[in-house]
Amino acid sequence: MPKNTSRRYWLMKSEPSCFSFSDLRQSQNQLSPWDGVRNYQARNLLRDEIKKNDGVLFYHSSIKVPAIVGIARVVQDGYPDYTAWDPKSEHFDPRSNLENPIWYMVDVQFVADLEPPVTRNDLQDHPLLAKMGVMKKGNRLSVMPVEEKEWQAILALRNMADPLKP
DNA sequence: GCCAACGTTGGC
DNA sequence: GCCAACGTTGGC
Repeated sequence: MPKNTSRRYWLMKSEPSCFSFSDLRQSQNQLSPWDGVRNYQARNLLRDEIKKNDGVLFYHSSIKVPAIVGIARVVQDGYPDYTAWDPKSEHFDPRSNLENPIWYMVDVQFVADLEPPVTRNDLQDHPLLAKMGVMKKGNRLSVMPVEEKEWQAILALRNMADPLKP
């Protein structure tokens, strides 16, 4: 079986009170910009590294049982985060403009629920997944790379075939 | 609510 | 360019 060498995998972190995986599922076309990231390291990934068709693990943070709750797909390469230009937006940044957008975002689309969600405890109990970036203490990146073997291990935990494979 | 860890800011 | 102060994140 040919191996896909171009697709990469990411974990995106969100507080469900702000934007949840079910919000994404209920969006028009189950698709939404992933906006409001205001961290330079994450910005660099969104602008330069994260590409259409990449796989996304959607993680809920700052809740009683933090967990990876579903799979999504990147459907649009990085482009300027225009919420930075809206004075009414929570993520308004007056330094950003068309010529120098500073902040970037990608569009993501719902693919599948992880049922049940893969909790932090599940990850901690798994020899491979316990080493994921999201498990590192003090980690505060809202988007971070995921290894293909980690992606596959997550799917295997829920007996899922890779939903991004044709 | 606590607190450790981190990123950002700003004085120098 | 250093670094202390500060604000935020996020697990617990």
